[in-house]
Amino acid sequence: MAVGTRDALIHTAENLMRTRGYTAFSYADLSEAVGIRKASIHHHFPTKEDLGTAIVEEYIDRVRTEFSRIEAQHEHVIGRLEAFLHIFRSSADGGLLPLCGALAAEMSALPLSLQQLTQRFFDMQLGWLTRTLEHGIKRKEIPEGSGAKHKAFLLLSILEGSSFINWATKAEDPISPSVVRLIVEHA
Amino acid sequence: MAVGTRDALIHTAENLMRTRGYTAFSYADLSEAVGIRKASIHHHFPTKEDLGTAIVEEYIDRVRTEFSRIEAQHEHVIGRLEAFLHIFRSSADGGLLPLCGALAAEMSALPLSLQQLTQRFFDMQLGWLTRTLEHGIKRKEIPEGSGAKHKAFLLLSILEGSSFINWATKAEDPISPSVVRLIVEHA
DNA sequence: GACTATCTACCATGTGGTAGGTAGTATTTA
DNA sequence: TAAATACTACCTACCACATGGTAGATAGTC
Repeated sequence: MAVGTRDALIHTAENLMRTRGYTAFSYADLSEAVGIRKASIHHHFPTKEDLGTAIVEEYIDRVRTEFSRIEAQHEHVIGRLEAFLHIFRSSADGGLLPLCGALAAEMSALPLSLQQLTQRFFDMQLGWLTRTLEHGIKRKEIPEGSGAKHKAFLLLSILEGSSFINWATKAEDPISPSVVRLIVEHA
Repeated sequence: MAVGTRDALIHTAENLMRTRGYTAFSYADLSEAVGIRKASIHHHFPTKEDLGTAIVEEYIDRVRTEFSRIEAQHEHVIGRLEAFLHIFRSSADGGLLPLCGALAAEMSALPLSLQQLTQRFFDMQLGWLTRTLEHGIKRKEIPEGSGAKHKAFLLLSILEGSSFINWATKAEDPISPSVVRLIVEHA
């Protein structure tokens, strides 16, 4: 199946990236995991960089879609942020690191295009969080406090950081909605 | 210089690990950076795993020493935690990731001994934070709130997460003491 | 004479990537 | 409609190079 193989490659490679990292997974690993020969992977993704960028681009698209969905389904800031928390958490559920976090860790060993995508990904998430918080501040749903941008930074920090700690210590200590509320209302 | 070389190797390799990751730096890179032949590195650290564990062990020692110093110099919880914040921040100042975070990212591609050290490192930091907070709760310096363990988890999450975000977005948005106080007093 | 720190010269293996072939499926053309 | 053509997805068999690691020599130091 044509499209199926490509999807399987992206999906499997994404998992590898989010457990081992970009450098530490090879076409050989991927070949074995998907059940296709190494050379056939090159047919779909001529270089590893192509594969890497495809993974991140697809992921960014997915997140963008989620953002739209959240905005459509939730009117209030807190609801939107809790929905974001939810998708962030469930994405890490299968014992996976956040994709952008995993990439960030080996940033300066990545090809330029992937470095740029990683940065773009972070900027996009921070941007959405900031805009969402600003919206809430303007509507007086939440206090301004230290500002939308700073709150966004804190929220994403907690989510990324907790993922890493849980992953490394094999704990399951998800961030709760009350933490989100603490930051949003008191930071 | 005998001891100097070993130290230079550990120091340079630590920097490489905290920018590229363990897998993505090679003995060749290290050789070039230190100005010594590849084979000579093997004289000091027979295997890469030896080098990796030496780096982490030395780092853990350093942190342990810092913890003692903090306890000696600061009587109150808030002071101790702010001192911790300070060393964490200054360690990330030169555009470096937290060592344990960088390792965590490629955890399942690491040799077992390094996986265990990484986990031990996190446990140690969480342990110290938890004990410090418990101490403060017993002395009524801070409220119990969601508990010492949970506060410790949040604090370390914020520190780790913010390091990654700053590193990836090339921003300089350090966590302020007021954030520590927010968590400690209101979480 | 043993030990330490370094070197040159290797080696086996794994890496991303290429060349070229085969079978099946569309697409064009006589 | 039938034959020729092109395209897709996969394959086997390579290649150059980088990887971590070893053998063995040399020179200086305890």
